[in-house]
Amino acid sequence: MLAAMTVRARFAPSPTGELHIGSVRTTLYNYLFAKQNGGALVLRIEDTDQARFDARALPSIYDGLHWLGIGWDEGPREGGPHAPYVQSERLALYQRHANEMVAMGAAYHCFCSSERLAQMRAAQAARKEITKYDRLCRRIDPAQAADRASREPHTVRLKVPEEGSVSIDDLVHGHVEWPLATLDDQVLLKSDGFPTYHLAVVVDDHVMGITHILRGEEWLPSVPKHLLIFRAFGWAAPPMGHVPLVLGQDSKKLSKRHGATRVTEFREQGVLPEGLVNYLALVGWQPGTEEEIFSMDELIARWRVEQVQKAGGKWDYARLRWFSGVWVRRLSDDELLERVAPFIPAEWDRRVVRQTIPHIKERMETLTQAKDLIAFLFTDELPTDPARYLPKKRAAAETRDVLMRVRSGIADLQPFTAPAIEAEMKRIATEAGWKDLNMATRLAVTGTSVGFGVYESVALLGRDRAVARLDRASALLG
RNA sequence: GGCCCGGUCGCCUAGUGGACUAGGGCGUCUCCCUUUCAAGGAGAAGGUCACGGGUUCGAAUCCCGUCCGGGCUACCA
Repeated sequence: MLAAMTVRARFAPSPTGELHIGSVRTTLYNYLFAKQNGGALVLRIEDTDQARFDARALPSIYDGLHWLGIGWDEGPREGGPHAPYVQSERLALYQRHANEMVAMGAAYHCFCSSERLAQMRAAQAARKEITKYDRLCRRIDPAQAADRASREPHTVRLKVPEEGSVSIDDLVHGHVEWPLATLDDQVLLKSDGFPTYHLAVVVDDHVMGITHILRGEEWLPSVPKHLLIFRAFGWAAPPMGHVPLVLGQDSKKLSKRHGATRVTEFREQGVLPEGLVNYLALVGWQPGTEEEIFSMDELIARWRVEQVQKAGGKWDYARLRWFSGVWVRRLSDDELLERVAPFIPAEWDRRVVRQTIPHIKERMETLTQAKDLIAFLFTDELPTDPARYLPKKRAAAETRDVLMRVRSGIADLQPFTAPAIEAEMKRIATEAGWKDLNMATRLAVTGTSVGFGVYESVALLGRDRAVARLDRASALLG
C-alpha cells in the first residue's frame, strides 16, 4: 500500500453514448485501487467534443456504476473541491494553460484550415508518406502569430522537440520509450475554444491532484504528448498504468458489433451485478492463486496493479453467465426473490413465487430464466398438442392409464406435501412397473419437460389444479 | 506505412532458469447422484508454451531475429 500519500484515482469517460462494458472494467480497477488505498475516486466528464455529445451518457454512467456497486467521491452530481467536474465548464482553465504554453514556447498558434490539412494529408498519403502536420505555422514569427491570433481563427499546437525521447515506467507494461522525432504536433486547443483530450486530461489530472492514472491501453500511444505537456509546466507526471483492452471474439476492441456491450443490456438480461463485477475483474487481472470467486470487498483487498495482465482479454459470455449463476446460488432466498421480482409479471402472487425460490436457485444463471421455470404455476394455458404429453417412446394409451392412476393416487392424499406425493408416486410407479411416471406427470402438470422437482411442482400447484391438469392431459391422450 | 503494445489448451489464465510428465477455471464430452433439468461429485479430451536461432548441465521462463495479432496514427475520446 502507498501509505505516505493520499491516493486520488479518477475515471474520465466521454459522454458519447451509453456506458460501455470496457470502460466499466477500467473504472472498476480505478475503484478497487482507490478503495484499497483509502483514497478517493473522482468522476470527470470529458465532453470536449461537442459533436459527439450524447445526453444519455451521464445517467447511464450513474445508473450502471451504482447498479454494480461502484461509487465515487467527487463528480458532477456530487461536487467536490475541484468542481466543476465537467470539462465543458472549465474552458477558461484550458485556454489559459494553452496560452501559457504558447508564451513559454512549448506550443504555437496554427492558422491552417481544416481544408488545407485535409489536402495536405491526402497528398502525403498519395506519396505514401507518413501523414503528419507539416509544421507550416510553427515557422511563423511568434509576435506576428500572436497578433494574427487575436483576429483569425486558429488552433494551438504542441511544439514537439525535434530530437530526444520521453519515457514512462508504466505500472503494467514497465518501461516504455518514444523517440520524439516520430510525434506529431498535436492540436491542444481547437478553433472553437475547446481543448482536445490531451490538453484537458493533463491539466485536469494535475489541477485535481490525481496521483495515479489507470486507463485503457488505447491511450498508451498518446502518453508522450502528455509527458511533453507535463514537462512544459514543470509538473511531475503521476504514475500511470495502461490496462489491457477488452476484446471481442475476433480479437478486436470490444464494440457493439460483438453483441451486448452496454451495461444496461446485461442488467436487462438478468445478469447479477456481483457476477459481472467478479467476471470483469478477472478479464485482465489474476489473483495469483486458483481462487476466482470474489465479492467486491474481496476484490478491494486482493486486487493488485502488479497482477494486471499485459495482453488483452476476450469477452466470454458463457463465462460471464457462469459467474452470474455462482452468485445467484450465493443469494439468500429472500434476496433472490427481490432480484427476481422485476423479471416476472407483477400480478404473480409473491407468496407463491417465494416458495419456488429454493427450487429455481440451482437452475438459473440469469434472473430472466426464473419466469419460464415457474410460469406453470401462474397460467393454465398449457400446450394442446397431445404429442407434447408423451414421454419418449411411450404410447398414448399407457401414458393415459398411468396418469389416471396418479390422479386417483393424489386426489385424496393427506397431507398434500412433496414428501407425501413422492411416496405415493413411487408406490404407483413400482405398482405399474412404469419408469417414466415422473416425466409423464411433469408433462401433464407443467406442460414442459424441464423444471424443478415433480413432487414439489405438484405440491406447489395444489391438489385441485394438479388433478385438473391430469384430467386434461388424459383427455387429450384419449 | 510509422510509432507503441502484446503472443501458454477454443476462452480466462498459473508459471519469473530445475518440484512442469505445463496447473486451475469456463466451455465440450463421459460417468455418479437425481426416475426431469440443474446444482454437486468424479473423470476425459484439449497445449510442439507463435516460430527460428542462441546462452545454459537445464528455458514457457534469459538474449537475438522472424512471424502473427492488436492499439494509435483527427481541430474524436
